[in-house]
Amino acid sequence: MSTQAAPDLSTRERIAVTAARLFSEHGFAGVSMRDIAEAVGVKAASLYNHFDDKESLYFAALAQAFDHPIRLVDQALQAPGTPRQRLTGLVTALVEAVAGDPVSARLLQRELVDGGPGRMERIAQELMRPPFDRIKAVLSELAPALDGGRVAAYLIATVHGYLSLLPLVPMLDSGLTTDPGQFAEDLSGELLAWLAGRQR
Amino acid sequence: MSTQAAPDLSTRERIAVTAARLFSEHGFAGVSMRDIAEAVGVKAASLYNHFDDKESLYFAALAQAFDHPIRLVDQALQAPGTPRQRLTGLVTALVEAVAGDPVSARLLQRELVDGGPGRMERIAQELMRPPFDRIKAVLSELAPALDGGRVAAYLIATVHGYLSLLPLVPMLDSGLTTDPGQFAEDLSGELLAWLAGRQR
DNA sequence: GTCTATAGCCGGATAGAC
DNA sequence: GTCTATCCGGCTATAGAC
Repeated sequence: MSTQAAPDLSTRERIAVTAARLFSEHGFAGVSMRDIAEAVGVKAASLYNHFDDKESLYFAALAQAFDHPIRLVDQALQAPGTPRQRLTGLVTALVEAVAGDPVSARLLQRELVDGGPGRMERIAQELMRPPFDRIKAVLSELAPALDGGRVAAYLIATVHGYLSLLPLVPMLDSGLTTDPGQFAEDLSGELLAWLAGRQR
Repeated sequence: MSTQAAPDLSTRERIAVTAARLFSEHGFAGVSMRDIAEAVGVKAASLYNHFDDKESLYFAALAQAFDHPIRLVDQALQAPGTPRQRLTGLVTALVEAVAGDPVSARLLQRELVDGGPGRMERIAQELMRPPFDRIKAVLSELAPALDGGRVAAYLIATVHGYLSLLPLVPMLDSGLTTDPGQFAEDLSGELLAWLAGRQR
């Protein structure tokens, strides 16, 4: 509970990073200002010198947490290669961005289920839309016969759904891998089969 | 907040139904015993005559909520028709079971993100596994060339992912429908394209 | 099996010294 | 900008009358 994310951050940043982790683990209602303060190593009252209230702190934590996975996907989108390589690279990056960053993944899961329309709108416009549009553009290029937005939506839905359901997978004898890297490979193959089936 | 689920249920059942709705809306930590009691129309202390503690009540609410969608899917699995019709019927039933029953859908979403391994195991074995195995069996029959478990897992992941992400869909210009019925049709078509791509 | 009353604890937020 | 001290309300759960 006392993991220092990095020693050279401002107190405000340390609070946001720590809060993101705690909120991802226990949800908004499950984390108290006292919990956050203790994990950061300050007193609860000091948090109010950096954030107006618990909700402001929560937003800052969200924005902080989503920054890294978005960068990861953007890098994959800019990588060169054959269309097949670029598609596989994108799928792999998406899977890794989610599977490799449980903090942001769980925050998104939680936000999807209990964020009000206002919070959802802000997250969509400020955080999700730019990377989504870039994914869309690249998929339109890689599969010109189909609608890039729909392909992107199916891809993201499948990745998100699989990783959300991951705790259930080993308990249900589905024959599906629990290894994200292997899943990325697997899904890339199925995606190509789908696109092939659509174009014949 | 005072919706009576049905007038002819035992007090215990009325508590479970009401609690399921509240937990689905606000999460375990976001619902107090007082909230549940008020919505049911009794005093908080009376809840303890029916359930040992808050967690026992929560489990009962889960089991109650999952009962209906599971029946719905089972009905679709038993329906006759051509393989294509049966596949479309299964996809439609799955989508409807989730989209048409927000209470159980949201409870599952919440449980996937903050249920510990113990709770997850119990849900998997007692509630999810029987219907999953039946879906698996039917898909093995409908697409004999592929592994039924894997097809089932991809199907469920996509349905679950799409419906989880539904709040984001209209905000992201994805070209994907927000109507669950149309999505079921759409997904059935894509599923057939996928299977076609895999078998050629 | 329901109620009133309450114990005992924890929640967010603030005041004011330093 | 951090601290100590505190307000005040909500939380789970129990005791005991009816």
